[in-house]
Amino acid sequence: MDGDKKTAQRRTLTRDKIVDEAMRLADAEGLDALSMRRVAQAVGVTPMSLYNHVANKERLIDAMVDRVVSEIESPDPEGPWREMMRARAVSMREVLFRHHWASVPLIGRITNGPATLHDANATLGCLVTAGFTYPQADWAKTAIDSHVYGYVLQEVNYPVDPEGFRDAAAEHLPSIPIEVYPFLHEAARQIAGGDYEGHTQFEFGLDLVLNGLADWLVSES
Amino acid sequence: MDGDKKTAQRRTLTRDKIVDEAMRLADAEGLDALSMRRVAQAVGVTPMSLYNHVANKERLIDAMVDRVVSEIESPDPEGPWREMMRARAVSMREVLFRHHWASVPLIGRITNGPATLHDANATLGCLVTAGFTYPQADWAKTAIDSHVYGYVLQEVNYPVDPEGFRDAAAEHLPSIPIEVYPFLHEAARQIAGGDYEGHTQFEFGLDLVLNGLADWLVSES
DNA sequence: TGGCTAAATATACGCTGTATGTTTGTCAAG
DNA sequence: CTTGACAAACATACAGCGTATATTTAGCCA
Repeated sequence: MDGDKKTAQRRTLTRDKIVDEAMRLADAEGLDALSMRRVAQAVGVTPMSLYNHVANKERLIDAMVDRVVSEIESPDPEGPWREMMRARAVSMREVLFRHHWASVPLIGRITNGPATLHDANATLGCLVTAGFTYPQADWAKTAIDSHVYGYVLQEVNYPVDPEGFRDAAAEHLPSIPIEVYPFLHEAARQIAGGDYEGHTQFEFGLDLVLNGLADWLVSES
Repeated sequence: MDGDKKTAQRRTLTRDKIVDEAMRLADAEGLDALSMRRVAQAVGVTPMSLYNHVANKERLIDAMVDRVVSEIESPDPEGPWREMMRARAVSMREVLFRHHWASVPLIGRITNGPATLHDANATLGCLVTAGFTYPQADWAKTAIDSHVYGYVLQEVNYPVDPEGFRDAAAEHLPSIPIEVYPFLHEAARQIAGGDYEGHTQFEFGLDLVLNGLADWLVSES
């Protein structure tokens, strides 16, 4: 029985399974809760066994990040650039929100995983095909990515669902003295009163960038 | 002598001094290298002494982040909104770049430090005074902040100085097979060849956002 | 069947944040 | 001038971390 179990577990540990379980753990409890020991336990193995399949924790996180990037809907280089960029950005936002731990390590290191390279290539390709020069395409991609990254990072830490948004504002309101922070106080008051919601802000900011890029493309050509 | 030294050190430890030294450490070696033990050593004290002035490590980082935010040039609520927003964004970018460790904890937690509240109040106030409604001001601030945060986070991890940018591209070029990633390969080739540089991209993307906001303001009024 | 190899394991080291309990310097009141 | 209270610095200890190193084990091929 013990022997059988051990036999059954033998050879069944793979890099993919480790990444799977690590992502499940990070999705559920965040990156801080991700330890090699807990990952090992989740896949039913001793901590050091992981190191037969992953160089170290950093490289494990790299693999997790590239897995996340692979979920992003990359553009078709031949497609219409604006729709493609928009779809990619919306997809990125959704994916990065689903894996709320991923944004920081994605931006915070230079990842050369295949999914990351594929996405960068497809994005630049689409822009170049549409008439942007390579430098312009690079600038455009940077501007779009900046918006997505920055927005998602803000989004991850503040509640975006309407009622959570309102409740948070109502909760913080007492700690914002009106004499010192009159504008901030009023903003929180209006939010707490349900006067507006925040969850379409992403596409608002995105279209600001895309509109600007569209104008730039025609003015430069 | 020993007694004198101890006497001299008595009562001289303050919260500000701890934050000072912690920031120096983080600036020099990054957040990962920041441990309570090293901070204690830097201020010349036993690790546990820090806890008389700081609740725990998280709150210490909160204090460090608020100190960073206090270096940002906040807008004057009465000033012209576009210039004010532009100056604030440029200042944020410079400050966050100088303290390269600060962006993640700044965005990654809900900070209620006085500097953070002051900045949010001044920014919203300036926009509201300029004619934006509160919801509009909130959207505008979110869009601007998204760009700054996202850009800085990308900037911190890639070399932005022209020669470093070129060198990095040249170094990565061999690991980007032209058959698989043709566009990315060509982009890296052009960068490595010095055909363009990246360090004015920030203001390019920022103006995209600001132009869009300006159009929006006149179209809605 | 008997080695060879790769994968799983056991042990151990130096590091982390911080709970807990003790000592010590300082200042106010008697 | 002394004494008692209080806060701040200290010492010790614990559980957890990543992972270097050495060892055992299981599966395959000759």
